[in-house]
Amino acid sequence: MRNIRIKDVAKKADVSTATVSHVLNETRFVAEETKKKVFEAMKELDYRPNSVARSLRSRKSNIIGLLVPLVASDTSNFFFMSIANGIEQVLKENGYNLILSNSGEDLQVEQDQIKVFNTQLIDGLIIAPVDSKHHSYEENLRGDFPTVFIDRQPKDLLSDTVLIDSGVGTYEAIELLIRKGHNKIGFITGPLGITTSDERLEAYIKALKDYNLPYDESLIKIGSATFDSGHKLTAELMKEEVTAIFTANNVMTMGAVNYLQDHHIPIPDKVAIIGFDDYDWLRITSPPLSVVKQPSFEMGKKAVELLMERLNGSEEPFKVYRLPSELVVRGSC
Amino acid sequence: MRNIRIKDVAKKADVSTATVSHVLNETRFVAEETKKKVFEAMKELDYRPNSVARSLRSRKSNIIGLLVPLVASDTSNFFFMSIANGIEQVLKENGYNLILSNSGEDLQVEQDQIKVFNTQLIDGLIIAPVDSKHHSYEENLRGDFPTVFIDRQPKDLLSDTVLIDSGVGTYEAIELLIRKGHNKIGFITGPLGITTSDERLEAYIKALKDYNLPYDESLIKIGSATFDSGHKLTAELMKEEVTAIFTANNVMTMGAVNYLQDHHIPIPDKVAIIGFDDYDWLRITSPPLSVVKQPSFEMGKKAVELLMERLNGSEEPFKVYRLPSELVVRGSC
DNA sequence: CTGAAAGCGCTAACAG
DNA sequence: CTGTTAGCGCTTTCAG
Repeated sequence: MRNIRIKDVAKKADVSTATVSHVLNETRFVAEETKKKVFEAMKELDYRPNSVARSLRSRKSNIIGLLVPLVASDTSNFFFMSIANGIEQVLKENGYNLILSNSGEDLQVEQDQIKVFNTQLIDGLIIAPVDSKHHSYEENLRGDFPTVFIDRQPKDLLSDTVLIDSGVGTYEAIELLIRKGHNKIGFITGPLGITTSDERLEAYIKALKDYNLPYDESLIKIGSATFDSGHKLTAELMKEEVTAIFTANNVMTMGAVNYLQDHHIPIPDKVAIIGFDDYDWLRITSPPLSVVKQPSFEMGKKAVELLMERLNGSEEPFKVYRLPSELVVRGSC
Repeated sequence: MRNIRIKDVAKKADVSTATVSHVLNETRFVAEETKKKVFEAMKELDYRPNSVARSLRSRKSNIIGLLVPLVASDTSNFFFMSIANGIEQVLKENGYNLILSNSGEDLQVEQDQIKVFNTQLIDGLIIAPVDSKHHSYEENLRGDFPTVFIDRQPKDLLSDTVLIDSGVGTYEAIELLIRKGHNKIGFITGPLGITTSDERLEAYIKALKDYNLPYDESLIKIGSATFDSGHKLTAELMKEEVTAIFTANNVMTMGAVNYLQDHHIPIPDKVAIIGFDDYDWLRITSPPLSVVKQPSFEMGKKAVELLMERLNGSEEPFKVYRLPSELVVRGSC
């Protein structure tokens, strides 16, 4: 069954295809009378414009790509999914659709997917880059569409970037722990080298310094961003006799809490803990967990806004935006 | 700057556009020699095929739409996001892209989005329908592309459907509680009328019956699927002096647990509780929560498989697939 | 105020 | 084994 084309509508309404197109897109004046005829014909035939043909001709797909680095572990994804949610919502308001793709933290997959996108498929790209060191972005992002980097900053300023200043919240967290009298505060983090991790560690070090606490490398534990790693590193920290722990990502936070519970170490009486990322379920841990909260939804929103500006022809120099993180105090510290 | 077209490659390689196209798509035999010339030309020009033009001509976009009903509450979304993840992964393996859209549980938004999709934009649709009663799906899904319904079953069998048999896991859960000696078991659920809720309630009732326990309507609490509602209904159940509670969705589970913790009611000593949906973080509640687990990722996978079959021309009658849910026993019962 | 017609980049039928 | 060319459905220029 052949679809109804603009031609069919034109014939039925006894006008030209140009007129139908213009009625459809409100792109030049059409007499009320004529408009009415066209609308009627469209309705009668149940006409639906072919968006692919439209894209080909107008060189605009109204589709935005989103490339995120999800890995299998259930929990690390909530953050990006929340971003995706924010993005989708704002895009829809602007008449755009969202193509979602996952790099799985794999640089090769990521670059391949960028190539797929780079075939007139999308009008713009929002990407949480896998790697901040390599420069393959320059090669593959050939300026065919505007791009916004989120959450992680590539080494060179290649495009607009929206980051969360997780230093702010981290500093607040460490500061609070210090004020509560803790002077041996453990720090658990995933691999360094990505901006988010580095930033959190720096804030930790700065807070210690500002409050004249000694910097002790044995209190800084670096592992993979997994539940098990968080668990294990907590064990190591306990040997160092810390009285407080800060975990720099949500997955490791869970591993840490799990360790403390397994070993019946009372929170916060024996060890205080502050984690990363805020989710509803943190209200039902016991005690409810204090965390540094990242405005994920807002980040998605901001990214879309920047993209829309570029799509509207903005030629401003690239900029980096930082949304503040925030300490949410509950019962674990 | 104009893009490189197939024509440019053809000229450079000194062949026809047809040959280039056939090399690209491996759609007819081309001499090794010629192939090589073409590949070289493509590489030299950094040619990237225009997927929009390709779609227009071949009437195939290689894009699949996914329409889910996310609402603002953080937690209810994990389930669908996990499905989305499964879908994206399998689609990519098949050379497809995923357009993600959100109905927000709003029937109007959902139908509008279907119309947007219904413009040659997608080759297939996977949808978790908002409403199982209305029949607007028939009107808007005009058979232009294959569709797979997931998680919720529309009243009429309109297309292939993948459901999770949450009855299985629910029955197991109630059975376990009964065997542990509970005879006043509360049941908290969101609004009835959607297949998932109904199924869980039925399983609850059946288990009671099978074990000759009285059916007591005052132990069945129906509310909105929110944290607060779960909290409130738990309060009501406590007045009925239940010794065990089953919560039929993840959000209400959290509300329920929160109530019990707030009122220092020991779990499972005073009240046992079994919830719905399994996530990593349930390991760090105290006690770790027992739940009925839904195979969300697998559901996404299955949905894609069905879609691929249809896209490959399968004309089988529509079928409903049910993936089993499963009780995961931890410390809360 | 409206129409005719070119052409976006590609695929595939037809013709050698 | 390869080339020519029509045409997918739409937008938009040019011409009234």
